[in-house]
Amino acid sequence: MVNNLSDLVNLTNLRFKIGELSKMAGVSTRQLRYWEQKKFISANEREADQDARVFSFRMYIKVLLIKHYLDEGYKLAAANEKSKDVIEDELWLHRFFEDSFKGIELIDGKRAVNLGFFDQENRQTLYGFNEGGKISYAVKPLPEKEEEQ
DNA sequence: CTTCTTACA
DNA sequence: TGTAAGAA
Repeated sequence: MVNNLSDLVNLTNLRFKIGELSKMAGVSTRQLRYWEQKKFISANEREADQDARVFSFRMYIKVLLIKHYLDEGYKLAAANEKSKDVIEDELWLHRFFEDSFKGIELIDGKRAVNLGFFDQENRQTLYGFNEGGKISYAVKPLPEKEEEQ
């Protein structure tokens, strides 16, 4: 259970050895090694001990995706391409939100989500806020900069 | 017990 | 891909 930020941070740093990953994803260790050989997945590092492969959480996701498409009937190579498409799209979505979300501000005592510039020309910013359970939008001019020019 | 590589079915 | 073998 994730209760605080440090837990979330640790989540992103989770590392799995091949046996764990195999059980988690329902894929044989033989498959994982083969997929790695095919460059479909990659061990992020090798544990000093027995030169054991160490996989990241991202790789776990990748394996799940390939497994998913494999179960759907795709051949391994095709399943890999499919998973790449999904990840690519997911990255785009992530970048989109990261670029769009400018934080939350308090406006007139209400929390407003800063959605970035609405009108670059007139220096207006778009906000989204709660209006009786519905999403309402409003624009607000950017504060004048005193030192400008 | 786990992982690794190599080799064979 | 599964499984076996020998090593670490």
